[in-house]
Amino acid sequence: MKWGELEEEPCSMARTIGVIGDRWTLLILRECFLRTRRFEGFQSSLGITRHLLAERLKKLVRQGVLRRIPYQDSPKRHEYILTQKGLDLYPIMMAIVHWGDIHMVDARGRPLLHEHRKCGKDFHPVMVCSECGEPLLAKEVHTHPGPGARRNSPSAAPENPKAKTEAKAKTEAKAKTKAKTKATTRRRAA
Amino acid sequence: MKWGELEEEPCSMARTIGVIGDRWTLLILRECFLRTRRFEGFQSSLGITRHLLAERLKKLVRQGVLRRIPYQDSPKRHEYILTQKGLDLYPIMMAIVHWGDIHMVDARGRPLLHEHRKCGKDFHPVMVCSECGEPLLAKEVHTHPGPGARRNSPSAAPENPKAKTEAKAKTEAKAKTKAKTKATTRRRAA
DNA sequence: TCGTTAAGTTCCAATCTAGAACTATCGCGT
DNA sequence: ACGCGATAGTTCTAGATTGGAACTTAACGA
Repeated sequence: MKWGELEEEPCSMARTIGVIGDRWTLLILRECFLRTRRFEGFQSSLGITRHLLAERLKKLVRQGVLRRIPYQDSPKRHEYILTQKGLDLYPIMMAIVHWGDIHMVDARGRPLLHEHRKCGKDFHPVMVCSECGEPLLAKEVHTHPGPGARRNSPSAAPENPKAKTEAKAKTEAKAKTKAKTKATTRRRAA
Repeated sequence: MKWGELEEEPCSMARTIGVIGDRWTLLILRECFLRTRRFEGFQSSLGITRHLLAERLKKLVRQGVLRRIPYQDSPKRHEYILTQKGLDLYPIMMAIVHWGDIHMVDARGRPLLHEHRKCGKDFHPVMVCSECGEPLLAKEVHTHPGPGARRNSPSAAPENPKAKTEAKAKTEAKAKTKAKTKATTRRRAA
């Protein structure tokens, strides 16, 4: 699966991963939330190669997560700031930081604390249900298909995100060994 | 920065990214939360190459996110299940899915809905402050160094988990050599 | 004129990934 | 007994991605 395909998948998680699912992008976004805005700022604080940084920034701009705005004209210079779409990534960042705070700290404790301006206290993020306000537990959540779910036509299901290996079955001569009546799980959509 | 170094960083986010910060790992974890447990299950639903799948599973087991448990003895077979450490990744997964639901859906709507067993309703996850219960906004949060903040720097840079290029030292000696021939192609652009 | 800052580009070598084949074991059908 | 299929990997090669460092462009200040 290539990066491009990821965004076409009928899965919000896959699509999001297509946007932020690589280590440098995530780190760049961390810097954005720590108020870094300029190319050199990202480069020196992350130690990313200039080449990749330019690439990733371009991609984030293309995807509407960052906006590139000029801050001087003389030699055209720009800075990168989070759009609303980018700011909305905040819960993801906090969830990641929190997991690290719980499971990856050494004996000395957390590297960074977070203070909530509203209540003035150091906090940790808690994910709750929008309907009842209770903290979410994986086992208390049941998933079911929504309106955007994949409807695989009963007769024609050639482009399935799964079964990649079969789709490429054009190497007929060599693949024939396996190409027997491969009684795969052929199920029809209800 | 290599993958290994990431986990040494004095930043919970970098450390977490060292564990789950690549596209396949995230996708594998999605499958785990959707109750996939076996090698073939992951392979066929994700279309990941067997080679990478084996590698990633091994890494997740090493890091304590998954546990490898035998489910039959004849030809030794194992399945991979989430440990508590792995289950704790749930908020990250939900945050990622939610962002996708908001920003990456097509006209048909969300591919997957989530029902909270406790209250019986379809919900979306909300991240709140553990202290006051209010939803978290990026601008209402202030970060400050905690006990595990960067060790070596005596001058203790305030709020700065960065500055990791220290060893690189800007290519000091060579940086000056290049200044030689640059004035040759000098012309003004209207 | 030199040196510096800022934001990229370009180039080559080192890694990593995709895709397909191969290995190993056991249980089954004939 | 023999071959087949299912499961879980491992190996191999070619192509894609990354890392590292130099080079470019443009303007400013000493």
